[in-house]
Amino acid sequence: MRWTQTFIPTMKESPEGAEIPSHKLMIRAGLIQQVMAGAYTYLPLGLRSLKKAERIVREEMDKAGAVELLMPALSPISLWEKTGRVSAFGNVLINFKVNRAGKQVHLALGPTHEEVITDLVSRHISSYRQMPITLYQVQNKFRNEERPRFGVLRTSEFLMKDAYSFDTNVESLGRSYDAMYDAYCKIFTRAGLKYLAVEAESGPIGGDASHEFMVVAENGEDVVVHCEESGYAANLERAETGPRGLEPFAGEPQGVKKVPTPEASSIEAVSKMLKCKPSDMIKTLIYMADDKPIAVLIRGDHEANENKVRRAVGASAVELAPADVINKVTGAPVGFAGPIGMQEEIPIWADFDVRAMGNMVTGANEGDMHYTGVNLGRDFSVPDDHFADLRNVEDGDPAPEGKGTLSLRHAIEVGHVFKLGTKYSEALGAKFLDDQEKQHPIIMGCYGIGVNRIIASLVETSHDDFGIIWPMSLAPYELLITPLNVKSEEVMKVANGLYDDLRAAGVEVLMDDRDQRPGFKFKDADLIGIPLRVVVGERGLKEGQLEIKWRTESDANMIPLEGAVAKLAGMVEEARA
RNA sequence: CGGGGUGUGGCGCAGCCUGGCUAGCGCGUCUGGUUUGGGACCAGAAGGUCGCAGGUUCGAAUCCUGUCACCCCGACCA
Repeated sequence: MRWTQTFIPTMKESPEGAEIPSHKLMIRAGLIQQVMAGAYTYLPLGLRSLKKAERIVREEMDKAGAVELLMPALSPISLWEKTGRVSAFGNVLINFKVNRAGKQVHLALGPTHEEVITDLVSRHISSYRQMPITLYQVQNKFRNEERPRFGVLRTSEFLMKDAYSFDTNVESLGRSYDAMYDAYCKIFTRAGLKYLAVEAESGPIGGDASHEFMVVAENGEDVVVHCEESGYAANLERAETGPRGLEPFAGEPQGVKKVPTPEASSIEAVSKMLKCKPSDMIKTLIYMADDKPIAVLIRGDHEANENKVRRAVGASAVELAPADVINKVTGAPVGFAGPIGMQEEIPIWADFDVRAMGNMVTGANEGDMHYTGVNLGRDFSVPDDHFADLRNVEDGDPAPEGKGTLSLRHAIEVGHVFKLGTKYSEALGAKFLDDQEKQHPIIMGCYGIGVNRIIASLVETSHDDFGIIWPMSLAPYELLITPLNVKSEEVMKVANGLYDDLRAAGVEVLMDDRDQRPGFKFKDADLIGIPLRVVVGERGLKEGQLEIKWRTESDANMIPLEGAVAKLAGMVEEARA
């Protein structure tokens, strides 16, 4: 493609709204243009990269045995009512009514496609002989995000590859899942992304049933927990700590004192008022565990993890208790709960760290009052088997498997694989007969990749002060020819020849044939980040030479014009990997 | 949904507090010329309902009210 014949609106400055590198660079390099919050046009250059990401995804899905189809974005709201996801999605589900032949039809724009595909499968698959099968599509999804942000990283319309597996038993699901997991690893590797496959919350199937594929990036919205030494990686919801090696409290125990703390209902306010450290305080959280109240004690500077609480308690659902329940159970308004002298006897659970605390500050179960000098065992007790890992991992915690320490990092979620089980097949009647003529719900898995995020996270993690640094696999063009002086007949003769011959050799070539000064073109070349740059200049031509430079390197090299096409095509070929 | 911020030619901004000449600057665009190895220079030109609506005033980009949009932090996120 010749630059003058396509549409690459590069910019020297980034627009006011853009803050993070990927957003700024994608706009400046002329990849995208915002239409509204959370909706972007892909300009020719951006579209080429997006298509390349799509192609990698398709190739690996096909290799893994998945079969492509295409479902519509539109679907009847009734399908979403059957699975209860109208309310589960709430405001996120974009839905509306249209008039058809005098009747109102209620439609939804698909935020994902479990309903539509399960409905499809329920109509055509009824025998164990038809499985396993994995179906996938690459299609636009719609989610009314409460707050779209970070350019193309979080949008209300986005391109997703979603795959769904259908199996007759859990072992077979495991194989389908592993095939997708492996395909994902290949996809992200080919895309040049440095990713982590992290354990995620597993849901109904339990066990090792969900992984998120995360690209570590400062501006990522998610937090992953990673241990370099052991390779352990999990998301914050899921991550566990190893044995914490806590020493029991060795200080001199003080007496319990009740002190007034007017209006101070937060850890921060109380610690300021009483001049104590948050790590000497106890957070007493009242949860509803399957509708029964329990108290959970967490060190003041830590954060409770509801999933861990749920697992420790053995409940199927856990949520923070509403204010009226807290009043009733503790006898105090929210913010003054403590383990000593609650109104009602309820089970008390505590995080491991509480064991090592002494002379603690806790709520006094009375408005505007706290206790100081509280000690475990003497003033309140927690049964041994009620101590557990109940909090979020903190940076520097010991890793599980007894080796190394955990660090927290921000990351961008680019993919998710998940063992669904029978939730949708049961709700939508997708059943099959086994070889014993017994009917069962089909066992499903779902596998998503945010295609736009492949591009955005690549740019986010692969750039320098001058612009984007594309890997060959995602670059909008593989090679850029920069004729320095388009008015020179000799230069253009060579440049045009190279252009034609390289294209004939199967290289994706962009030629900057604009009548601009060299410096101007070099800046744009760095900005759009084409991997290999070939400069055709009068100076080099005098020696029969061309200048070539990789975007990743700072120095250029001269190669003879003679045989340059074969050499360049070979270099590109090799870098495609 | 809570908190904060911003809307002024295509892009980046100044002017607003303290109302008053023809709304200004840089980049970009167009014309002519000189240039040509890291975002050139000179001369000239085009391009604006100052987000929108209402109000105050002799007079509003500027003050007031409402509204819309966008951005950031937080909450939410199958």
